[in-house]
Amino acid sequence: MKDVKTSTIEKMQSLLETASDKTRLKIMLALLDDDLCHCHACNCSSCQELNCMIEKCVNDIANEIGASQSLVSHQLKVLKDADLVRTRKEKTKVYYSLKDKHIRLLLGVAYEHVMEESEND
Amino acid sequence: MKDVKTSTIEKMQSLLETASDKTRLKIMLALLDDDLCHCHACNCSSCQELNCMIEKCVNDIANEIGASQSLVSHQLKVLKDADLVRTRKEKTKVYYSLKDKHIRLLLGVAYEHVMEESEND
DNA sequence: AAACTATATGAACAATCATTCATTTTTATA
DNA sequence: TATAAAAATGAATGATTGTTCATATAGTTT
Repeated sequence: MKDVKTSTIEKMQSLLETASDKTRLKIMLALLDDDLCHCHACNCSSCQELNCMIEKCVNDIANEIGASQSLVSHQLKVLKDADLVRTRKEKTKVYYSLKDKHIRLLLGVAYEHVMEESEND
Repeated sequence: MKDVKTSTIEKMQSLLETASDKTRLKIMLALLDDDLCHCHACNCSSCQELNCMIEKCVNDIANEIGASQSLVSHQLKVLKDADLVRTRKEKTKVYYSLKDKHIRLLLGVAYEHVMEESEND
């Protein structure tokens, strides 16, 4: 722990906290929208490039995860403020996508942990 | 999202939520206690084996992160219930360590994201 | 301009949860 | 058995936050 600055811990906490909400997690999974197994902790180039650039607008996300437009918009703002997603405007719609590979990796690692929960290390 | 079961999402959420608390994050970093850069998302065997089995008792963790014994004990229980740490009893002391490689990877990915926050994907 | 679509925002409420303080349990030792 | 050390527990509280409802803003089309 000695080499990790306080500000770094706070940023790590912010990242994990932002990712840990049920609605926000569903939103991010909707923006991944591919086999999560391809998002595991692997450095090979094909894995790095997979599932990268899927983007969806607010209403589509809301419909897909079965949540209200207001709730999704609120939580997308939280995700945006915490830098987990990026946006692209086109006419009246705003398209959201995951920010970068670390976010995909985070989801992939969490997914793998859950999937292999029964076995030990 | 279509292939991810509800129960899986709930478990992923539980994992992330448990990891996202400030005190619990400090505890886990204290149980990692090595260069976090070695914990990144790499599958090579040396990385897999690094930083694995450090264990510390409750009081030592409390002193290291500057928190009360009661608080650390409470939060260790949360970590234990969520299966993020394991325990080993020896005399009057209880030694805690991180559960498995996924937990280390999770911390590593979060750390890398924070470190490379300024650059884009 | 008016009507419509998509998104964002603000207030309010309910519920959750991290922390503290005091106490208890368990194990070891004098 | 009494004392000390280490960890766990329970109650209480203060603060945070996810969600809903209603409304506002911005851009588009007729």
